[in-house]
Amino acid sequence: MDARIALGLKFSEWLAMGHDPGGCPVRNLLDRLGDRWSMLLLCALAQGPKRFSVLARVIPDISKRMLSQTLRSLETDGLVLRDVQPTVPPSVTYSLTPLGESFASPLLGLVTWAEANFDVVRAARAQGRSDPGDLSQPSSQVS
Amino acid sequence: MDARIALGLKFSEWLAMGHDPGGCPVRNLLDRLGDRWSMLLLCALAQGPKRFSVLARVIPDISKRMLSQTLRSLETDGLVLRDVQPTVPPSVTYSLTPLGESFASPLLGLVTWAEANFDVVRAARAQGRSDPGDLSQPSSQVS
DNA sequence: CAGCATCCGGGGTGATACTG
DNA sequence: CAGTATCACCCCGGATGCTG
Repeated sequence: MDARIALGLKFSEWLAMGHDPGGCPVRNLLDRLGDRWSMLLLCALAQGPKRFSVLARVIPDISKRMLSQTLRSLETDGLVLRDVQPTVPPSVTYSLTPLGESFASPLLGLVTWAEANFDVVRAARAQGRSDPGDLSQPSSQVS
Repeated sequence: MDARIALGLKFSEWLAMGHDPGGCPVRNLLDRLGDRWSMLLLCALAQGPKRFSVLARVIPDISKRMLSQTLRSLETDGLVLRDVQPTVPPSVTYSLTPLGESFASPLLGLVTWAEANFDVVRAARAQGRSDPGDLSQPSSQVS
């Protein structure tokens, strides 16, 4: 598979462009989506529109603060739509924008890979490795 | 082809599995690769094996500390291979393991999306916030 | 050259309490 | 219900200096 080649080529381009951190889409993207909750939220919203409380329920270990904050970040980036119903008990529904939906594809790729190779990674992490070449590492400390 | 549906389905599965944070491949993956440098390093190594100093050069804004640390983390997870040449001036070459190469595919998808939609995101970002530091609710309706 | 140890600051993150 | 404000902690990550 020469996705590796293509990736290497892209990296070459970035270098040629002066490697501007602010201008690098990937750096920029990762700064936003690379946090602890963004992608998870995107996955949750891939199921369909959800309300704040529902999101908080399906992702138990996120605080209201981070949920709100992350959602807001996603909204700012145009990935998520925030729909406020001005009812007496406020009802806010979040959903994926077309842009957000378009992100589902690469995200699915990432998720699929993660699931498929989780065991391998865990094995490598636990001890040495499973399939790579040779690993003559001393004691690896995992923070 | 609807990646959104597939993604939503996967999320459903996680929920059914009790949503174990430690057992969730994606959570786990992101904890590792979602940091500031991992994916960038993987991109750089996609070009081919590289030495420590070369990596430090192509990614100017990474400190030796983080470079070493991130590389080690990647190595621990079995994505990167560390090859030490016991020469007098130590020469250490890093390369992608088969596992690491297999990750190039989803990563390429991510990168491609980032490049393709960077402008859109930037536009949304620019329009979203009228003024910096606004703490009040935008109370935005459908634009 | 490669990489570790240490110090140190900033920010991401959680917990709690409050608002509308 | 759907947030926001505040406090405080922890850890990421940079800078520097030392080792082999």
